[in-house]
Amino acid sequence: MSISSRFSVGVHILSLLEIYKNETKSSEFIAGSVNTNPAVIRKIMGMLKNAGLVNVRPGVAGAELAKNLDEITLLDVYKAVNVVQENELFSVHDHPNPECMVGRNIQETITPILSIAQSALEKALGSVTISDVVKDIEEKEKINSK
Amino acid sequence: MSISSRFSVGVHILSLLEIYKNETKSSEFIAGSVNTNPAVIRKIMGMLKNAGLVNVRPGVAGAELAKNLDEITLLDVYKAVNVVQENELFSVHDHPNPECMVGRNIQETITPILSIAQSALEKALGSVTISDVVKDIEEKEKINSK
DNA sequence: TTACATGTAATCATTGTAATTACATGTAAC
DNA sequence: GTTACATGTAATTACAATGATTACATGTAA
Repeated sequence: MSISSRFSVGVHILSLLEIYKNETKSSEFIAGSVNTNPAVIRKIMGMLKNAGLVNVRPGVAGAELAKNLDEITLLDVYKAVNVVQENELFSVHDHPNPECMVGRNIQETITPILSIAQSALEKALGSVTISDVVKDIEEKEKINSK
Repeated sequence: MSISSRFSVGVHILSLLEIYKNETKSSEFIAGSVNTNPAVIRKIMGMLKNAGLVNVRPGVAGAELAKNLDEITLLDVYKAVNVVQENELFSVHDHPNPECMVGRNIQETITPILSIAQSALEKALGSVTISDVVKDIEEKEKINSK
């Protein structure tokens, strides 16, 4: 199992909107960079739009960030593209046997523990912004072009 | 997407081995508590055995914990049942366009960030032991039986 | 009205999960 | 050694999510 690449694609898109901010960025252009189908990009862009992270208009080529770079965290993207539901990163077996001491208590015991672990993950994502990502891309670009 | 319930089932099994330590615990008995098929239990038990967490013998009903309760963390179980591969909780789109500045740097930029997030999750799991889980089950049992 | 963009639904191949069945193998008691 | 019963494990199935693709309705500006 693995968290959908919609998330990493979402981060890619937002970074690209910033780095190519002076150019027209159609879904086809973005798809070329991500290396996927334009319809996939449009679907993800729709999610980012619903979350208030980007501005796109039907019929008009081009998209822009709807917020400042440093006001968008990876957690915002993660939530926007809907890769993991609230408190459902871990699936717990349902209908354990209520006639067994373990069966009738395991869910109630384990759920808060898993929830804490999921929060730790999300907190880590919340501490990184698209601004950080863009800066890192620019640094790597410098280093690699030498 | 969701992390396989093999993990929560694994925790269930280990807790059950402790709580019913004085009784014979066949895969069928355990399956009755978890509410699944005995073959599923045997498969997961095999993984727990490979990880050195339980002792089981072919042909002999019954299984036991192979370590002390407080020496088994949920992270051990999580790794044992193989629900998430090393550094692969997040999937990253592959083959982004190397002719694009974002495309040629995004993977190298994003991978360590995702790795840190995954580590935060795993660290949280590493701080809880089966002993903690068993104690919590016993407490909940007391409260609910009043 | 034309050219071209986004929005979105439907389809498809692929993959992972969990349940189930079946059977080979192992063990202990008799 | 044979019987009874357990674990080990492979094969099959139904189901759900992903990502790619196609198709087309809708929106916009020249």
